Amino acid sequence: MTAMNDATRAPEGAGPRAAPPTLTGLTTYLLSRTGKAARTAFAAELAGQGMRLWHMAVLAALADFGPHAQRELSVRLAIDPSDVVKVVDELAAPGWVERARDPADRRRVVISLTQPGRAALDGLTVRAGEVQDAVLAPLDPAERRQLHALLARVHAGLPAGPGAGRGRPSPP
Amino acid sequence: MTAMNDATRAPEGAGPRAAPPTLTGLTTYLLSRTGKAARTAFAAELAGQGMRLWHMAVLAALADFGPHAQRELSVRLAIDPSDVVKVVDELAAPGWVERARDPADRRRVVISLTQPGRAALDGLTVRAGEVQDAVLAPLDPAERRQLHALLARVHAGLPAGPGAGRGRPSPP
DNA sequence: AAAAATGGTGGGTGCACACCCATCATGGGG
DNA sequence: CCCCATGATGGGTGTGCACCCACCATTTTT
Repeated sequence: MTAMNDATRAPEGAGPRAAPPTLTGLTTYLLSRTGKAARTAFAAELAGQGMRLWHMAVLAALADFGPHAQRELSVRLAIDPSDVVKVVDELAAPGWVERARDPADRRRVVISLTQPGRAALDGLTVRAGEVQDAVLAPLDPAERRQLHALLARVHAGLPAGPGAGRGRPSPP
Repeated sequence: MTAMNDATRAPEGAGPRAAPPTLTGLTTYLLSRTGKAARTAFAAELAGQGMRLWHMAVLAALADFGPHAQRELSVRLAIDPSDVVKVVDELAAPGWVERARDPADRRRVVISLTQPGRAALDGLTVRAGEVQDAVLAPLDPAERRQLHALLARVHAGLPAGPGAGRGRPSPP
């Protein structure tokens, strides 16, 4: 990887727009780039409706698994409990989810999806499909399925949610 | 996608840790998640050495295509010119790149990779490989090649670099 | 020679994300 | 009945990223 520069050098007056092979040779780089593109494109879609990615995640969790206490949402989505509150706040404002104190344990607040919320989620899913179509444009349906299957395996192998993430640079 | 919740509902007392199928059914979601995982894992690696992702990108561009004027780096990597300055600043500090005014056009500052810089890049590439191994652990070599090929096609089809990204809400 | 264009630099902004802590209500055990 | 654990909430913090603008040096154009 250290001996390709002299030959590969681009004509300097032209349009040097290609990404460095050292990077594009890394699957993680491609993953990161395409992932970011997908994420960003869809986030823009959501932003048009005043939402962010977590909003859809919460709606999806409620739709797929039924009502959750906020704590459960926090665990399932690997999101900070305190952030769940804010997201739920914003979902409750347009009436997409409902808060109800659990009568059995009045500390718990059970969140459930409303009809409008389900409709909103369906709309978002459609939008997501459109974005996906745009991103995966170079692939035919079979290849898309293949990609999906591979990614699903990789995704299943990931340690924790996003929590495993941030750099925590200096552990003194 | 609206009729799977009643049956799929998880036992509420158990450990509700699975991600919502509505999300995992979206390739873009998997892409975003796995991409973020890869990105984050590697960023943590880099952070351990006081670097961020752009630093490696610049090193890679220099290694693959030879010296660049900062403007050229900016175009190639689709990064803001003003940010190139800062990244190059930080790469020049440890002596990994060198600034030299172009004698033909004394406005231009030509950045070139030094020997230590190349060594540093090689080290980073190894680290990246390790991270990649961890992320792609569930896949065998053939599958990894397949994934790489698919992602390369998707990546090639992306509009611009990261610039196409952020919410640019109002383009008046 | 003055004016416009180009390249580089520094400073500062806004946003999304992840994270942490103090506070309050409730539930349950000593 | 008091104390502690749990759940929810609000407020605030730090970081990385992308972006923008104002300024200076130099080149190119007029």
